[in-house]
Amino acid sequence: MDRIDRKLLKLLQEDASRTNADLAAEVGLSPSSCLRRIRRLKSVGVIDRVVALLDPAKAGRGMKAIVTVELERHGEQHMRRFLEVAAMEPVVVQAYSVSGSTDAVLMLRLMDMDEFDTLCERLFRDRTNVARYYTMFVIRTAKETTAIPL
Amino acid sequence: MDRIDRKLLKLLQEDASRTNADLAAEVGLSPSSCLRRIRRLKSVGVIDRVVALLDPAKAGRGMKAIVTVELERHGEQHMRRFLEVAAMEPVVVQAYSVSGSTDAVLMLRLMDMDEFDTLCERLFRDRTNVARYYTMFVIRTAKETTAIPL
DNA sequence: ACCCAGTCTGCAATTTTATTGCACAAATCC
DNA sequence: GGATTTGTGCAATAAAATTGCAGACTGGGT
Repeated sequence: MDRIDRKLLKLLQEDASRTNADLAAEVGLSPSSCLRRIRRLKSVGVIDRVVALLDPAKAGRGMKAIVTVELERHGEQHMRRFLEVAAMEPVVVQAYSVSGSTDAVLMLRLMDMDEFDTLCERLFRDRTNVARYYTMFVIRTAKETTAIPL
Repeated sequence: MDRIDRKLLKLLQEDASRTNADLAAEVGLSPSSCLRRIRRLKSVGVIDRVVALLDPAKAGRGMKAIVTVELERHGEQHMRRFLEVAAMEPVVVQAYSVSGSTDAVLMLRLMDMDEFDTLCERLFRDRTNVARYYTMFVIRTAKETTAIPL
């Protein structure tokens, strides 16, 4: 993990569609060496995978919400069960158990309020072990990156 | 935007490193047609970009935190300024202004507590217009996807 | 300082993949 | 129902990734 590896990771986190020759030139390496480094980074798992990122609005999911959840009965078992159920929902794109007074945090990618309503119905209705939940709708996205700083 | 486009988007959101011929076979199209569809999806911006996703732990950023922020003085101008400053920080990977009693939410990718401490020092110290902030450290990640449901 | 083993590098040949032109089929619009 | 637009498959071409190999670099032991 030297300077060149970090530079490659930085470049690939921004744009993984560039050609190997292109990347090689930018980091000052031959295409073959560059390729071998990238392959190594993949094989050791530093690079987990490469994916296409969609424009949420153009994909019809412009609405985003952050929901904090407080459970009725606490404990590892109950927490696990809730997160399992939440993770099943396609509109739940992130699901965490967290420290502090709230137990879990969910990130939602929604089409409209209707979708939010039906989701709440499913996840937070009676007999669902949710004591209370608090929804914050995203007004403006100032930053949203998948890149991990190196 | 028909059934095939959606299937392609779904596949590319999971793994954008597959070959075109491979994708074409899976959606039942010839490689050339498949390629043209993907190119169209990129040109209209539905596909925003393709990126490499790193393993946070292996990249040395296993710690994640969610911070809700309440500003001292509210209003568009102050909110914009705060988000601008927050977005500059590399460890801030998501920054939103939100509805509800809190004004902003930040997602942090951290190496350790020290990094958290110095960030708070910079973002939340006196004269920074932050009335109070509440930090939730992520204990367990049940789901974390970049894929937008279609 | 020297040598050795292990690792990394660049070059060039090879294989794989993406890309394009073209003729034809399907859907769409009057 | 005919014309126009849009989408499709095939085959040729261009571009890119991948591999073998010989040499350069690196670090540890003496």
